[in-house]
Amino acid sequence: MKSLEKAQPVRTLAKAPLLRGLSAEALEEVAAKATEKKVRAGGTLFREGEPASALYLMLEGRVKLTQVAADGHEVILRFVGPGDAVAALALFGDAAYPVTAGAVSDSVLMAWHRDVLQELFQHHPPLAVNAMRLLSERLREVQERFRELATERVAQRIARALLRLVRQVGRRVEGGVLIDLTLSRQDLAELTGTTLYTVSRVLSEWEGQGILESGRAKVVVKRPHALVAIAEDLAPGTEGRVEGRG
Amino acid sequence: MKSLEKAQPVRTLAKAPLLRGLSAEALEEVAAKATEKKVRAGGTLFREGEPASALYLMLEGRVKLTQVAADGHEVILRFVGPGDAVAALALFGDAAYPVTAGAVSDSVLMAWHRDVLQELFQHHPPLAVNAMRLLSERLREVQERFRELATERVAQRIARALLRLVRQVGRRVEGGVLIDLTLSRQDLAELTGTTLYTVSRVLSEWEGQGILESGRAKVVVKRPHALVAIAEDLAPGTEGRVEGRG
DNA sequence: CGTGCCCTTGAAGATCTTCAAACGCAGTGG
DNA sequence: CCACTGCGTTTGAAGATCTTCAAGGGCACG
Repeated sequence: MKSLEKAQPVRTLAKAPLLRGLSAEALEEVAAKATEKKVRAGGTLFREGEPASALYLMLEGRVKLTQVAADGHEVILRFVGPGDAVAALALFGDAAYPVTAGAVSDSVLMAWHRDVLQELFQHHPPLAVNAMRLLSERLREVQERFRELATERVAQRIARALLRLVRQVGRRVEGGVLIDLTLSRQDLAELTGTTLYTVSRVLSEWEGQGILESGRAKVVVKRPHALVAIAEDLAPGTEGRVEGRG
Repeated sequence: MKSLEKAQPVRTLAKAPLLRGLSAEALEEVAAKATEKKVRAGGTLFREGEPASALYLMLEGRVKLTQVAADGHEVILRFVGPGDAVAALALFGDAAYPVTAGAVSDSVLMAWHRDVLQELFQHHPPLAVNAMRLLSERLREVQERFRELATERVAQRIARALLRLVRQVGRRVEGGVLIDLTLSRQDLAELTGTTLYTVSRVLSEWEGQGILESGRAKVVVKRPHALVAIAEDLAPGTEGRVEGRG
């Protein structure tokens, strides 16, 4: 059924950013020390606040990293797919997971427990460097989104979120690029810090302008360039917006 | 004059989180390979977009990390003080600084250039672990603030920002805790994703309620507990707010 | 004593949320 | 085969929240 969810598995471990640059033997050792973990769609890998016991590397499927506010409001920090690492902070004994990781589709992951992990990091310095690079990339991305949330309005943020998803999980289909995961209005709202109602209105308008097509938890971007224009707050190609900010 | 700006210098390098756990000799080697850098208040350490050439460790002073949006809107990501490291991503050749680092007060820093840095990381594994821990702490904090920005309203966010600053640079004074840096309404607005006008109104109200005292670029928190109540969206101690959200 | 910077406050209005109601497709069961 | 039901979506209307603009006040420093 849900062919949307079929993300390509990682064929060669060596391609995962976390493991890049490791020698063949090192790769083998690292792989040997991992355990495999499977999570069904809807299941949870770990929850915010739990002690961080393992680092994961995704092989198949899709996982969503979220935080929940005291009042129940949920925020999506990131989607993670094959090749991506999750929970780099598992290295540090005292830490708790800062997010909840829930499987959006049936997922398969490699897992390294903390003790194993520390040993591996000792023996394979490139691993540490890779992990640091991943961490700093994440940091950069979150900082960027923080700035966006602080300075931009909803339509811009939604445009940016869609563009990111296109880059991350876009799949060419006739007439545009399909965002290749189940993505409800609510999901988009939680990605951009708004409500599902506002997302719905904005998408409706864009659909009217021929920028995209959207259905039940599905989005196909037909004119990415138009989204870029909106994200960058340029004069829109068609017309659409009323006026700049005074 | 500006006694506000006098943050205590780091006496012992070993206390800096970045260098913790290094042996005495290692410390000495690491210190020997650093160069000293001074920046006057108002000066710039590095700018967003420049190639990241060095990692810094602050000894004295205070530095502000900011991002600027295309339309000129500025966002403050973090204040950095003695003992804190800046620009951990300098390790990676290709990277550009994701933020601008401006000195808020006269500052003194140790600097390690990229090549030296990579060598040091090779020879002193604890350094890499420390750096990773720092990165993951930053990540956690930014994610937290992201969630706040996405789910909370302005007053809550300002309360949280003040509480963080109290923890970070609070100094007991008679009648409360002084936030020990030059902090204008504009600064607070850039920390919380709002405008200086809104900050002014909120602070005025809190001042009226006896929660804090504020003057020209200065804030003294008199009743931190009240701020906590506001940050957590509890019923305020005095009265103040109209009603919860729907 | 002036000048600059920061702060305050009012008023108007834009933007976004909230609530309510209804639509429509997908999968289910009769 | 059709109706039913659930869930995601749409849309209107009302209103809260926050921004924007404008004007003025006041403290610090030269």
